[in-house]
Amino acid sequence: MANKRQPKRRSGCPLNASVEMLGDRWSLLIIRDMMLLGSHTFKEFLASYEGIASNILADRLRRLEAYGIIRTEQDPADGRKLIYELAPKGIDLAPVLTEMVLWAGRHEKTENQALIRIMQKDKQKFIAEIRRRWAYETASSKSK
Amino acid sequence: MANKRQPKRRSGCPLNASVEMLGDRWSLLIIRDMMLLGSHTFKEFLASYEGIASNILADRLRRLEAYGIIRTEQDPADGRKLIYELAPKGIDLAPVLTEMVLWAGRHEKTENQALIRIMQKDKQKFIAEIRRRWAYETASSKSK
DNA sequence: CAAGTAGCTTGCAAAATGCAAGTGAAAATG
DNA sequence: CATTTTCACTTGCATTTTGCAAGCTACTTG
Repeated sequence: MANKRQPKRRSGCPLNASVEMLGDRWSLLIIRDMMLLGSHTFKEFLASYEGIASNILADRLRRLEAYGIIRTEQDPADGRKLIYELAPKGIDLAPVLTEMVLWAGRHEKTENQALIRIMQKDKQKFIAEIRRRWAYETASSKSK
Repeated sequence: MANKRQPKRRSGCPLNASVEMLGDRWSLLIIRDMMLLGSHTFKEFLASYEGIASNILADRLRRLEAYGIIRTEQDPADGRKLIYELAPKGIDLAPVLTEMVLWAGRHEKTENQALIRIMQKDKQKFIAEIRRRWAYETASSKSK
C-alpha cells in the first residue's frame, strides 16, 4: 500500500520527476505545514488556512508516503492519532520551498514578510536550521 | 485577455502564491523548455517529450503570460509565428528549477546526469549563465 | 458506558485534463 | 497564382481529478 508502484514517468527529466511528485495544488503546502509550522497530524493539516478537503488530504498523504517524502508513526500516547513526519527526502525539499517563497516574495504581494526577510538574510542558515530542528525531532520521537 | 484578474488567493502565504501559479503538471516544464532548451514557439513546446495536449498548452501559455512570467511577440519574419520568451519574473525562476532538479537528482533515478553535475558543481554560476543568456536573447530580439 | 475525537471513506457534482479532429490566416510550393 | 503546408490555436467530447458534505469506525475522555 505504501509502495504502490507508479505506472511510469512521462519522461526521465529530473524536473519532470519533481513535478510528478510535487506538481499539484496541495503537496507542497502540506510539506510547508510540516517544515515551517511543525504540523504532525491529519487534523492540523485539515485546519491549515487554505482549507484542503479531507479526502484529498488523505490521498496526498498516501502519495507523499509512497514517494518516501514523509513517513507515518502511531502516536504511542493516543491510539487514534497518527504522527506524520518528514523523511530525509522531505527535509531535502527545504531549498526548493525556500526558493519558491523567495520568488513569490520578489514578485507578488504576500504576507509573512518576516519569513521572507529571514530567508533573504541567510538562506543557508535558514535551511541548516530546518535540518537541525528535524534531526532533533526525529531523534526525540525515536527515543520515546 | 492577457490580464484576466485572478479570482483571489486561497491565502497570503508566499508559498501558496507560487503553488497557485506553478503548481500543476505542465507550467514548470514549459518554463524548463524555454530556460534550458531555448524553446520559443508553440510547436516546440508541443514537441517536447512529455507530450502536452495543444489545448492545455494554449491555456498554460495564456496563464503564464497573465502572471507576467512569460511574454509574447510576433515573429517579424513569419506572420504565423509567435515568439514566447521569459519575462524577468520567469528568469527569476532559475533557482527554483535548479533546486527541483537537484532534489530529484539526489533522490530519484533520472536521466540528464550531466545537467545535474553542472548544477551541483556551481549552482550560482549555472544560474548566472541562464541570466546572461537571457539578457543577450532579449537584447538581440529587441535589436532586430 | 455515553459522548466526543481522530482519521479517514463514500457519494455525488463540478472542474480540469486529455484526445482527436477541426479552423483560419500566413507561408511555401509548383 | 492556385494549391498545399505550416502554425497557432479551438472545439467537442470522454475521462480523470477535485471539492463538498455526510458518514463511519476505532479509539479516548468524562
